[in-house]
Amino acid sequence: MGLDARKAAILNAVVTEYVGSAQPVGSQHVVDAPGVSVSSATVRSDMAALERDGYLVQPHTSAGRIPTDKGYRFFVDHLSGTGSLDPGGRLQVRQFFDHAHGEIEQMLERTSGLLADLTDCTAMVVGPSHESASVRSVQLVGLGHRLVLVVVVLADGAVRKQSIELSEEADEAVLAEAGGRLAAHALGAPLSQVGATVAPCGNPTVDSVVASGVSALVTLSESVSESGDQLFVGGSSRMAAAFDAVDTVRSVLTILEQQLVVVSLLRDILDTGLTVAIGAEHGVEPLASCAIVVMPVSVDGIEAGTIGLLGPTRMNYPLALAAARVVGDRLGQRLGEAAR
Amino acid sequence: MGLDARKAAILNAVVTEYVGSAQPVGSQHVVDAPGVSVSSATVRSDMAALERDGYLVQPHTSAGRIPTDKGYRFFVDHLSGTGSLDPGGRLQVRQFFDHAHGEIEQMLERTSGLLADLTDCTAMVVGPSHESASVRSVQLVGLGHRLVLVVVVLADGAVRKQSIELSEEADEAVLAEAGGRLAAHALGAPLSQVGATVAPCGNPTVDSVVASGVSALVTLSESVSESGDQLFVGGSSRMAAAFDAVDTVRSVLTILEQQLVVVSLLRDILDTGLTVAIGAEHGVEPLASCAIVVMPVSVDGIEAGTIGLLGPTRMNYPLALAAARVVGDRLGQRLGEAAR
DNA sequence: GCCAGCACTCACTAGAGTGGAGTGCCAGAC
DNA sequence: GTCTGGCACTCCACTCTAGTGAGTGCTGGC
Repeated sequence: MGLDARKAAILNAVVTEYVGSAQPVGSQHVVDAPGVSVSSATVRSDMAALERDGYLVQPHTSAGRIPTDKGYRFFVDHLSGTGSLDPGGRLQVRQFFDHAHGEIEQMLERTSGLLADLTDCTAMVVGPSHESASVRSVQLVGLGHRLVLVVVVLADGAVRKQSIELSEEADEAVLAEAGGRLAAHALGAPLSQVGATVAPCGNPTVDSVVASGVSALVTLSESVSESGDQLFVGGSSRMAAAFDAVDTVRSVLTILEQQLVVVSLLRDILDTGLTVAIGAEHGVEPLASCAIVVMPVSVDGIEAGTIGLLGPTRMNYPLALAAARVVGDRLGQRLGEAAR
Repeated sequence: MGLDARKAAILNAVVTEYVGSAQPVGSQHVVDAPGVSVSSATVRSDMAALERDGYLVQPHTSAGRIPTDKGYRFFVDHLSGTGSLDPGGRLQVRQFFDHAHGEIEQMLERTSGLLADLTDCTAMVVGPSHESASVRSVQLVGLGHRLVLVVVVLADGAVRKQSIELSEEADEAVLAEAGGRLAAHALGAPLSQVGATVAPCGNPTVDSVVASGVSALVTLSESVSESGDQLFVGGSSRMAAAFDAVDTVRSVLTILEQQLVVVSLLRDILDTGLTVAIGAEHGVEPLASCAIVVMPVSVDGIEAGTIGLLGPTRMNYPLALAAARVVGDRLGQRLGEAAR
């Protein structure tokens, strides 16, 4: 796996060139790259060696070379230090976070747009998981007739609601009483650990409302864990520019429409300890010609979300990594401020 | 503008054929269509007339004909009666609404997926506007430190939140007191009409919290009207299959990413009294090769949302119209049940 | 008003020819 | 041994040339 310095330089040059031009790269184009001070003939023989070792391929004899997934992998693993955004991008990020306001969901949504703008990739932003957040407040709000809304506030500021239909109309006093009992029952525990039964208090009207409320809490808990974390996808139109085969575009977009798939894909990549998943590495077949950059967002050291960038395997890795890092950091800080 | 019966039949046949094949339609293909019992030579002369009148165009001499926007317009305006879904589609709709559950946002989201499946178009579902819904409940929930969440429940079951940061920490009693005063101030009025000032009660701590709360309500009111109604877009990947020019796909997807644009586009079309906007009719230049089918969703006679279908101008209008009508009706019923 | 027949048009396809970017290999220089 | 210039070779991409066929418009006769 060694790859002497010159071969590495040649590989780097091929990747960089190909990312820019999308055309197979010939030996002549590489000759002037830094670290390659040899003739094109020598480059050719090195390129042949790189092809033997699986870093490059030729679309056909007598064409230039294209990096393989393995080639991109080497390139990414040996990126010199931490790249950084261009000044324009840095300015954009600064302005964004200076003017960011509103609730967390809105901010995450806009962040996905920012990332897409910066990198020309499709951006995915996964919000903090609410699964372990404890219940901070439970309230019953009558909506008229027999309809009641159970409103739950979690400690991290998330708000969930679930409507229930009572068997008979209940007045404000009953709702308040039942709401109080529900709150006493659920407060302080995560939604997933709220018990399914509450001891009756003797008043049958109140007890029936409480029972409905508890079952609503259970439903809510299920839907929280089932639908997974919130996902915000920005710039999916960029995928259309990334490929010229319309059906590739289509299958990639189809994947992006499946929230669950995307979230667990990002989760999986993170769990395998990767930052970049290239081509087949992530195991999702329709995304075989895509690469994904993931970056955890942490608030005060604990994980609070994930950033993902999706592009063709010939994406601008240094830019994508820099953008993900910078935006991830700033987002983490920002979320931290909000919760301090 | 008359168009005798045979010409109309020929135009219909051309549209239908072209929608299916995406190929220019020649006189021979039309000869067997119902209502056209003449030879191809006669059809040709009629087609030439239709071209003179602007209903058809030839991509080049000696090619078949393609409908113009005007041609589609005629076709749509003269659709024989109300088309209906195929049995498979009807089953799908029935099953969907039999098993639909969860909160309204989730249901609208899934409805957009259903519509996309049925029609192979991109579906847009706009939820009910909350602008006029009155405030049903206001609650302050402490999140620790000086952070407080203002949770507002509207009469139609929508829940909005806004976090505020107090100048100094407030205990439960203060929050409860302030929440009570806020509720008294805001209850019953639409969010947009909640006054920006509350008479002080004398307790400076409470008054300061109430002031913060009121400003949060104002912010919330602004964000409700600014960000507009909720939009759910389903099946945007279908646009990739509809065109073979990648940059058309890209520009259409870019439009779809702009919620505000889409919502007001649908609004505009409805306001001009149309059900179908073809090509340039909607005035959004990047969508010049698209058609949009809109259908208001009404609950008990009052408008509660909008359904939109976006496809290429050569979309299957009868199918799209039928699907929009059926799903819109069922959705309206369903929303009505939930609110009864 | 309709129709069969005919000449015409023109996109599309296949095949041949050509230029050029790129390769692999080899003999010689350092 | 390593590198290099030179050379023969390959094969895509492009152009040009028919040839094909789907489609048209027109005309004269029923």
